[in-house]
Amino acid sequence: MTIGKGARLDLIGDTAVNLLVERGMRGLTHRAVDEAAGLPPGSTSYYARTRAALLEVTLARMTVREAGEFAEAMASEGADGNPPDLAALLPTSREAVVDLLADIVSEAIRQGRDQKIARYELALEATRRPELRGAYDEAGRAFREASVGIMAAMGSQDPVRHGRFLVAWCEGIMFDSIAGAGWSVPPSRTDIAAGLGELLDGMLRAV
Amino acid sequence: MTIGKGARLDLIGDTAVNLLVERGMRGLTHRAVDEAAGLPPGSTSYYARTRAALLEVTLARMTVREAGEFAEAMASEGADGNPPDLAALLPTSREAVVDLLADIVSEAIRQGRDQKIARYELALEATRRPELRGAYDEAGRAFREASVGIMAAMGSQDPVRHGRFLVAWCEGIMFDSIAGAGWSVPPSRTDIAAGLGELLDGMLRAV
DNA sequence: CGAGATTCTCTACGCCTGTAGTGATGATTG
DNA sequence: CAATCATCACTACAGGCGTAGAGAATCTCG
Repeated sequence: MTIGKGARLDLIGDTAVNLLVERGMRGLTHRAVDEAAGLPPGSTSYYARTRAALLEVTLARMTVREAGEFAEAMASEGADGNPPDLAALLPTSREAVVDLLADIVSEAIRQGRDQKIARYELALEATRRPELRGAYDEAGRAFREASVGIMAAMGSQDPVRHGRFLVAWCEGIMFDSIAGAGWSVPPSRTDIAAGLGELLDGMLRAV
Repeated sequence: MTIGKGARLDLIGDTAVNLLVERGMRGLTHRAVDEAAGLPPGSTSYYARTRAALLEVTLARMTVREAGEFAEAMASEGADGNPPDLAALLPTSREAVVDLLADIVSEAIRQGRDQKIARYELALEATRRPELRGAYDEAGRAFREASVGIMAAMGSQDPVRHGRFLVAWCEGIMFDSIAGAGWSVPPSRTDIAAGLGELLDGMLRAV
């Protein structure tokens, strides 16, 4: 856990994520990471002795990167580097929620494509590797909890279900746009915002 | 294209799909298919000379299987085996639509898990293999077009966008339930139906 | 400065991979 | 029945894989 070792592991993790995107699970190998990262041959094999270890390093690194981006999206300006208090930043008005989520989804489709593909690849792998499941679930928890919190703050009658479905809707748009066959052209931010508005209206209308 | 060859290819395709689910992209190899299918060693290598060919066989087989299931879900009873006329069978009332889609999604999560995992795996691969993209896109087209048709029939102001978002919502629920971290317990059919109702209400409310 | 521990590099092993060629088998046709 | 041909089974090859261990380099501290 020295600082040097951490940096090396970060480099390996970053490189592994890129390989995952460019060449898929079959292209992510110890030797390929060495080569792509410009490390001496055998390095990755040393830092991640088994394949399972390599996947854990990859997932851990991806989680760190994503957490940073998420916090960034929430607060354009944070006093210290770390998320100050996410709960306090949650939007509660319909417009603010639509705005924030439309930003996140639209950005993910356009700039965050690689990040998402790596995540899908690891999600599928976690299907078969219980040791990855925990870390994977942890990774998206903040986002899911924020979603439930938002729905509760907006007066939802069933914030847990609504929060989950809100995340699922976003996830579906992103998956279809990135890996699926839904769109020849990805949906515009305007379309996404319109869809989000409709979904929220449906969820929040009087029972 | 003799009948014998077709059967052999179908067996290879089916086995390949299973391997994709159980062991992922790294576990799908010519030799593994031979072994799992009980074919003499080298057979898969003969029917699909390259890896790209093997993936195409796999995707083609999956598409055929899915098309059968989709037609089945639409018409509990079909005169002949082939889909008689999907367009004529589209539901148009809110209740009927909610019912049909809740069935499909709930069934996919509970019984169709493997089918979906294989599909996600190939979707990701198609990200890097243009030759798979076409076949993949084709595979889900009927479903997507049906969705747009349904929204149009229900009086949507923007049936294309609404149809796509409806599919995306379903896709998101399925992905999160199967490969994602959304639920410790998958959503019940009741929850799914409730969510679908809310989504449709939001989309169809007066502008 | 020098001994000991740590960190890293390099190499070797056995196994599995995609791919292609070669010969056996069985059907088809004259 | 014999010749032709497509179909298939089998084998070979060159390269890549995960993994582990032995030694070099570097750092730590008396």
